[in-house]
Amino acid sequence: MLDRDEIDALFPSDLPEPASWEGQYPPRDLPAGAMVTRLGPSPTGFAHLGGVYVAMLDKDLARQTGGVYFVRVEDTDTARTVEGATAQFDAAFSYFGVTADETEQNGAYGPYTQSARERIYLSYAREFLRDGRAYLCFATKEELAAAADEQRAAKVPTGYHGRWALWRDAPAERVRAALAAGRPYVVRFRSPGEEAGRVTFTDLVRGELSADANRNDVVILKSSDNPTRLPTYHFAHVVDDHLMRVTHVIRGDEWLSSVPVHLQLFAAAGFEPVAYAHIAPLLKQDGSAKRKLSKRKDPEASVEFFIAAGYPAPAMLYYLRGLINGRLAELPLEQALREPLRLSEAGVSGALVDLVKLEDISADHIATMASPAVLDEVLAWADTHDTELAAAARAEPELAVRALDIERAGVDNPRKDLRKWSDFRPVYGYFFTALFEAVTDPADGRLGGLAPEVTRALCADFLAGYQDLTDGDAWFGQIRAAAAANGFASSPKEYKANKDAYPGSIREASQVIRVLLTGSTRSPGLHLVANALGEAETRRRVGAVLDGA
RNA sequence: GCCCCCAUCGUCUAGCGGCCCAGGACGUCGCCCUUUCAAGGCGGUAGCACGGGUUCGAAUCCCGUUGGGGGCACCA
Repeated sequence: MLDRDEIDALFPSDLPEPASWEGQYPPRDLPAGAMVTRLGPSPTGFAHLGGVYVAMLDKDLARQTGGVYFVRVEDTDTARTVEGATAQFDAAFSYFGVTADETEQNGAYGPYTQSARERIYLSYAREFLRDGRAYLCFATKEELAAAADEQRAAKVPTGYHGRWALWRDAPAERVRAALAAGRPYVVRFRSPGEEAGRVTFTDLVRGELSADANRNDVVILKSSDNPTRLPTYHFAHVVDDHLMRVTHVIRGDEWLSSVPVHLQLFAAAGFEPVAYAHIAPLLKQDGSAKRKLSKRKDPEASVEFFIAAGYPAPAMLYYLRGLINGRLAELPLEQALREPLRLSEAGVSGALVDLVKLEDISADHIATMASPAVLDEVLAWADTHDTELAAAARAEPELAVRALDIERAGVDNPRKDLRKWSDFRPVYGYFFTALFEAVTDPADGRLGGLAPEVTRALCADFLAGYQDLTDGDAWFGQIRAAAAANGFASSPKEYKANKDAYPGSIREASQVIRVLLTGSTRSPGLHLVANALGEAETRRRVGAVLDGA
């Protein structure tokens, strides 16, 4: 082992002792049982849905118990760090309301970015080194790869242990020589090794768990080659969560097999370990198989996907909460959003993200909103995702509300035609003059293939005595009259029985008016559309096909 | 190769030894309503992965098999 002086010489001379950090970050003054949670996103420029999922749990648990939730940016992998990713991350997460309680601005436990905590990690690494809880390792990539190959061939667990732990017991002379030669090194944790046996621990989601104790001398400080000496996830987790006084670590279950390492690290540092809850990942159906939602392959892995499509945050939150606690999926949205989330009720197997189900929930949710509220949300979304729509709707706000009111205001079962804000344009866009394109060609395919002169005569008759009646039956009577005058059958059945006798039925006649009114083959009740549009506009649209005749 | 986790309808799940020849929701299918669409009403479809135990009795407990997921990085 190196002398203390030699070890200290590897670190900045003004580096504080651990006791100083302990003093700077005292235990939090919180009520008994308060949970302090954190999310550790990597600033890769990609906000994963799974992050929102965990953040929701983190924040809810903290809120329930009078605790604190914060975000700690885990940027110890400089190669993956993307400029501006943190701001992007904040914007995405605030859409869902999962914002940190404690930040750089109001928190006393920062910095909240790992790269800014370098000196803290160094203090603890130096301390580990001084009494042999850690040691310097100069092994090369090639040596490590060779060891792994050998281990696989020998059917022995891979890793830096046993006779493959090249520098674990290296004589001080060798270490000095390597240092003198300027060879880069990493700092490795000296694990309890072969005799550690098995460990048992409690996971708040899965209960009692056991595994082989860690015997791998994991790296805790990355290569001395780097301009900044950053820790690995394992070491940062232990040091940060202790100093930031985190009580509960909620993370994806891909971390489950690292718990033995983390527990050893907590013990070696003399820290009280955190409580763990490992939750199942969000899955995706891929052919007949299921796999983790993939950032590369699945657009819906990105939070941005949902924001761009305009899924309302409450619907997303409701869906996600139901995935964590099935009990909440049975409750009405408002109530489910208020109910506490419980780790013990979290599923252990991993749920498939079901966009169809999400849309069903979302449509139900939007159906409960009043038209002005829907319009506000649509406009807020459109302002950044569809400016043409935003302008068109802002130009005719009363029309927009009248359109949304159709089969929504004052009915028992409101229309569920909007599942996300981006649905507004295809469903309601035609109401707005800026977005509507009049149908002027009587031979237009959407009109149903009637002879042009029949279409024109039908429209001319319809318009001749047209009144903007509000009674549905009376209004529709105007189509009936025009249809009858032009030889249309009064019912589809009648038409079907003798197709040669009629140009079509009332169904075909209605469709002509529908298409002229909306440009679409689908719309709500025609009289409602006409009423919302007003008499002048109705006449203009239906009459467009007569122009130039 | 080694280690860990998981396993009820297509999906999310209820079920924690008898109330279950398994309940709900979404989907799907059919019918009704109907001038199109959406909605709505009614009805149907479909599951305890497999094999051994334990027990009077198992979806529920145990063991094994199979299948799926994850880890074994100077990535988190």
